[in-house]
Amino acid sequence: MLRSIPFFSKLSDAEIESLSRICVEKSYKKGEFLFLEGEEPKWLNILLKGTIKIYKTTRSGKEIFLHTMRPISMVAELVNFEHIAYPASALCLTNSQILKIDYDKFERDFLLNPKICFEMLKSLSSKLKIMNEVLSTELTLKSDAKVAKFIVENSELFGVLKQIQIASVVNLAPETLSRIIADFKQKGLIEFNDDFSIKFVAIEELKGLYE
Amino acid sequence: MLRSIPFFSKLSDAEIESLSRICVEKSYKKGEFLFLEGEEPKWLNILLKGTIKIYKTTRSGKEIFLHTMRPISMVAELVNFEHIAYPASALCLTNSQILKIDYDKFERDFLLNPKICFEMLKSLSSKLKIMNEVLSTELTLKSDAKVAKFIVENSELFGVLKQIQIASVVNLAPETLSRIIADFKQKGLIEFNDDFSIKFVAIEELKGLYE
DNA sequence: CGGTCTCTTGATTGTTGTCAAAGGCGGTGG
DNA sequence: CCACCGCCTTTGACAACAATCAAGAGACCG
Repeated sequence: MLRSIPFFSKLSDAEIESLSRICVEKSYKKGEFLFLEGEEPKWLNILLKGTIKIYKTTRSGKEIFLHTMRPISMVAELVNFEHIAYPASALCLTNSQILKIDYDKFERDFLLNPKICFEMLKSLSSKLKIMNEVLSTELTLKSDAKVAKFIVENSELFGVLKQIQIASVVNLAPETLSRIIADFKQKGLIEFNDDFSIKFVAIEELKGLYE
Repeated sequence: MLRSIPFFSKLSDAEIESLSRICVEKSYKKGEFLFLEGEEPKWLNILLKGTIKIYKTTRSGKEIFLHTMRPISMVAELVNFEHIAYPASALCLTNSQILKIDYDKFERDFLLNPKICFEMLKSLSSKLKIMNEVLSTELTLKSDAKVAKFIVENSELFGVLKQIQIASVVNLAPETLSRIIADFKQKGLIEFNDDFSIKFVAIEELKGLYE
């Protein structure tokens, strides 16, 4: 069971046994929070099943979508490692299964293990890469560029997600998204089928808006 | 010499010797770039002396300040580890001394070394923490809140930095900063001495603007 | 056939950047 | 010592961008 988790696949039987003694598995229902912005972490969470949305909240109550997590991933291990409060909230978009590890004991017994340490390194590195991308798109792109980027990179999601959901992913008001899409349509940069799935995209022109 | 760098302090004589064969030291003058956004990395850079400013550039040419780096730190090791292009530019604010390590060889010979791996982990973790803070302030705070935060956390810099420099650090137009400071003064939240250093700050009120 | 949700469209507002002009301040050189 | 120059700051007017508010149209579901 634990052995099937990539982070731990290289551990010895004795280590797996030891690890199993400091962790529990827990189910979360769709709509439940794994943690809230500002909370102090106690467990190192590993997402085994389900989808989780990570987002921040502004003072005025607006959500800022950061990214979704899919199995199998450590969730916000930064806060454990740095002993800080969660900088964002984690909401289960589907029923989810979480492995919760007592972090203090994990740090003491496993973090210096080279295999574990390297896996943590990989995980943190990919998070930092994601943060960089979020930061780039949110700070350097205008709304139309953000939409262009989303279309180029996620065209298959049109017709699957509602516009209101896409708007939340690209952190725009639904009205703004609607206007930008109308504008792209009018300029012939994009065409839709009857079911709102995409029929044609002028990829290069759209890329030109953000690259 | 290499031994005095915290990342490598625990290495054996043989390892230090081996490391010394894959790295060179290089001086950079104030105003020179260590790397530019979009470049492909070849070296793992370690800042030994000097101060370096990391910033992004928007499509319209505006700079977005991310943070400054002080010795001794790895610089943008993420790009080496992830084999991606630099997501930001690095400008030397003073004359600087950089240790440049051939990353491919470093990865092969040293990255699996537990001590090195753990040091990388710590470094990446602190970067991720910084990114999170940048992301929070830039995405969730309004201009006045950003200025309030800066005043509370860096009051000693008033009178040292010019307003135009502070404006660049908090990513605001100098005019906007000037107006916000005038507003705070008018509301009695802050008072200055003749030399522009701070005489009084209503810390709690200012905190209330961003916490 | 309500009723609810989504999408669209127009009008308006809030926030911040940009442009322009004027004043201050310090340094330099005659 | 003073005139001048350049940079910084301040202030006002304005523009750009996107959120919000409001209203109506359309789609889907019970």
